[in-house]
Amino acid sequence: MRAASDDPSVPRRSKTDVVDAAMTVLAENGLPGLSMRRIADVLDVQVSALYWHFPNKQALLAAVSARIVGQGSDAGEIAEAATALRDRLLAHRDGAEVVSSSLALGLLDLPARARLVEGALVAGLTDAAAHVAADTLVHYVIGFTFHEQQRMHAAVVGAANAAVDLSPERISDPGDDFAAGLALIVSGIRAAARTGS
Amino acid sequence: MRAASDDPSVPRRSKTDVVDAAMTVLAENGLPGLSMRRIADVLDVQVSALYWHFPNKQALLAAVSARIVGQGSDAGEIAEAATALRDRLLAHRDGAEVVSSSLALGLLDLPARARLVEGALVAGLTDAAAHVAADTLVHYVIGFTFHEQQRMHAAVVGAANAAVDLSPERISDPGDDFAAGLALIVSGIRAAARTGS
DNA sequence: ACCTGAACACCGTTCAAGT
DNA sequence: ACCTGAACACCGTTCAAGT
Repeated sequence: MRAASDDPSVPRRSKTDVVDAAMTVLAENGLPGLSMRRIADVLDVQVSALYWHFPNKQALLAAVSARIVGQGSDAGEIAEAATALRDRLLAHRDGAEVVSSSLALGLLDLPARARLVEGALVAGLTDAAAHVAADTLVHYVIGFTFHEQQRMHAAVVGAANAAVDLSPERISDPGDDFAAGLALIVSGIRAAARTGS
Repeated sequence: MRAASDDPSVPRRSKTDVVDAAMTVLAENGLPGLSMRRIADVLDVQVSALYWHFPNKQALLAAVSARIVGQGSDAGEIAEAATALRDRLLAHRDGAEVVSSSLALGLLDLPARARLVEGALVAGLTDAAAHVAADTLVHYVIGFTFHEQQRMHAAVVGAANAAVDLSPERISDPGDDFAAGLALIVSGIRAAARTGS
């Protein structure tokens, strides 16, 4: 008679468990601290064990990225979809940077992109133009949020300089700035729809 | 009587020399291969010598980034300034990624940004809107080019998969796609100018 | 002023071997 | 199927010491 934890026929750790552990390490240490060894430590396992579940770190990061961006929700307006993506990135430490690299390496499917394409089509763009519009929005959302999250971290580390940077005259809500840039692109999309290209 | 190279009163290596060496390593090995040790090797120097010239790697990367983006050239149209920035990033291996991180860390002044703000003001935007427009364009240019450069590298490594990805029906010139996205944002800026906000 | 030499505390990845 | 233990070839950074 042996406990389930001793039974060799039962899986010990799944891919999901590994990603769970990675999310924990990411939340606590950020992307620079997200090492294979730290993930292994959380799982109480040797580093090499991780390589049974994932071929390399990039593949694991792609799974983490997929967790961050979630599944696609229902269709909606363009601005809504872009804002929803931004919120998911903001919800995880260094979320934008993690997603950015997985996306650039072609290792991540971004559900939000499909929603953006759909929204652009509804707005009246051609197929080709809708894809261009979606990519433009994706680059903007990720670029803006990446920049914002890096500055948040820098503000924590260099708290001394923060007082200088945050001179009251220059203060501006990043959320407002994000919305303003987004509005700029959306109005460009509407203009393109009118032109009929 | 001793040679100049033996004279301790003459500087041996300057910050410029270190950045030169870093540019060489970047060109040959890309950002992942841009290590302090490799830079030191090019200079025929110990790694620790680099820390007399720069306090850390990030500061060195900021100097490399400044070299990549160059000094600001004369004013011009918005689309020209954005395209000029993109060309500078494309001219160096992993240029967009290097610049992106320096910029996010607040370690780099982007001369192109001033030109973009100027162009937006000329187009008729308010001061605040011009800054938003410039940042939106910067995020787009860097995001697009980063994505493009990563895929170029991936295409070299995974040359086998490249044949699959490049199915003739889906082929599209990245330069054309860049211009199309840029036009979208520029037309959004023109629309904002008309609205008078 | 500019650099050496050595060390410290890490990395990602591989691989034979165990159960 | 899932993991251990040990090794390999690297990292960035620090610091006393040299010239």
